[in-house]
Amino acid sequence: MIRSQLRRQPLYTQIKTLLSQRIGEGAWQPNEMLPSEWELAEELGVSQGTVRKALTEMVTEGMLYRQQGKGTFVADVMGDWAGPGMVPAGLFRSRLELPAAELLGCSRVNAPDELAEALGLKRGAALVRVRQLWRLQAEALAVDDAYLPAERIEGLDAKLVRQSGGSVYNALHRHYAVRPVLVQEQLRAVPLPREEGVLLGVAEGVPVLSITRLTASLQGEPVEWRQRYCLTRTMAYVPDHGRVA
Amino acid sequence: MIRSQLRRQPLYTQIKTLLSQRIGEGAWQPNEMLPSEWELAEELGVSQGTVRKALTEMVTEGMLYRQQGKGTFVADVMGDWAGPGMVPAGLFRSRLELPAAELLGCSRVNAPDELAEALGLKRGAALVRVRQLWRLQAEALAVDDAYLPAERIEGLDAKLVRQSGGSVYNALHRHYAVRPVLVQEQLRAVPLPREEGVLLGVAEGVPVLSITRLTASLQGEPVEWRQRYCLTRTMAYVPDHGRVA
DNA sequence: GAGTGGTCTAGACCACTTA
DNA sequence: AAGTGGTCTAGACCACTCG
Repeated sequence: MIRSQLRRQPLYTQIKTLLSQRIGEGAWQPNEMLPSEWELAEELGVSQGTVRKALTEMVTEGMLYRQQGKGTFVADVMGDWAGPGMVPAGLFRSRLELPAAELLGCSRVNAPDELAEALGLKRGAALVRVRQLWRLQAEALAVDDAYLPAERIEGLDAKLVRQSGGSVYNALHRHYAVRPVLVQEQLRAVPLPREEGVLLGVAEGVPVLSITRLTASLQGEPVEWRQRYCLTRTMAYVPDHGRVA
Repeated sequence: MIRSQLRRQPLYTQIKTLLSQRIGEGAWQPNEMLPSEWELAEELGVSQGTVRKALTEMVTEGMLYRQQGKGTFVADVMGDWAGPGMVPAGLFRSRLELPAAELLGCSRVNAPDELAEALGLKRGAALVRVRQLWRLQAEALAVDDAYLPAERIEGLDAKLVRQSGGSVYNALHRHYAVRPVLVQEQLRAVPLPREEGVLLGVAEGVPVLSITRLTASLQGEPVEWRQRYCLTRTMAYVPDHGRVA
């Protein structure tokens, strides 16, 4: 398959695609070691340098990681928080902290128009809603609502998410062979809605960070729309700015 | 200089450092073409492949850009907006829009403690404050206050910023040989302060996105602390999430 | 056609990990 | 010592741009 006569794509791109597919199919689990660069080169009939270029790009994309002297490994699925984390407001050189998730529950809802549109579904399609509460050192920090097309993830419920360590993305990977990738995140400042105020133990209407996220499969098919309300009274959200010093 | 006997750094890393320095010194202006990979290889006494690896990394870091068949060029200095842009709230596949800056004025202030700390200055050090208003299709969207150490940028004033197209970063580059790089951006949701409310023509207290940014020189020396208040009633802020689909 | 970046190969040697 | 990733070289050929 590699080495097609009329190749439009460079070899290393084809290799990336092939390996991504295999990983998506579960050929190697997260943190499992890939064959060595030389083995892959031989199997695919290309030089080691070409395999290396493909792997290097997949490493920078976060799909793989390398350990010198040991091997190349499949990276963990993206965490549900999906960002680098939070930092004490105003302190630029301090350590990033990742909040911990608590599963509040799962329910079935019908897709509002805006959501159906974003997920590429029919109006009113059935969705599963997963609600999570995020805490930073016991203090409530944020609430998430993740919406997933029910058709695509038949059987996803609270029990299944709990089995996956409370992570929706982990459940998607382990039970539905979907490795979610981030399509886009949108940030706004909005007044905290009543319902989320109750969950966070904070007065309705205070300014909160609204983070809306669309997630897709490796094949580009939308798999999740997520809405987060994040308190930023003492901690600030740090976006993952490509390269930072 | 390259090819030091006791080299701790790989050659391509040394080449990156060397070229960054030269660019910082203004050896090539933005959008000016570098010598070809072969010329650089000969000058530095390394192979073309090694030069290529150095250039490739500098391209992914945004310092250079390439055009096939033409050459490798120095990238423009980062724009004052510094992010990818804004997008209509809820629409994930729409075009990113960049607001335009309007210079409101320059003034001298003494550094509050928090700011002196972040910039690595003494308490109460003299700062230049540059205030900008951002518009998207004539509508006011955000206000910025950029604070720079007065000592390091003697003579920076409104006239000089205007000469640089209203861009602080452009002025830093053209008049003080500083190519600013982003250290970190912190996001919060806060009530719009009175003063900024007047500038934006919006009621005090509405939730706005607070974006605080620290910028440094290529050598890692802090050069700017910036505070932005951004309205997100209809448009959402899109962070530059490393790799996105 | 000359010059540039883009891909690919084959081979060498180094640095690190593990047994 | 064997196996892995990490660096570097020399050379080939392709794809694109421009005069």
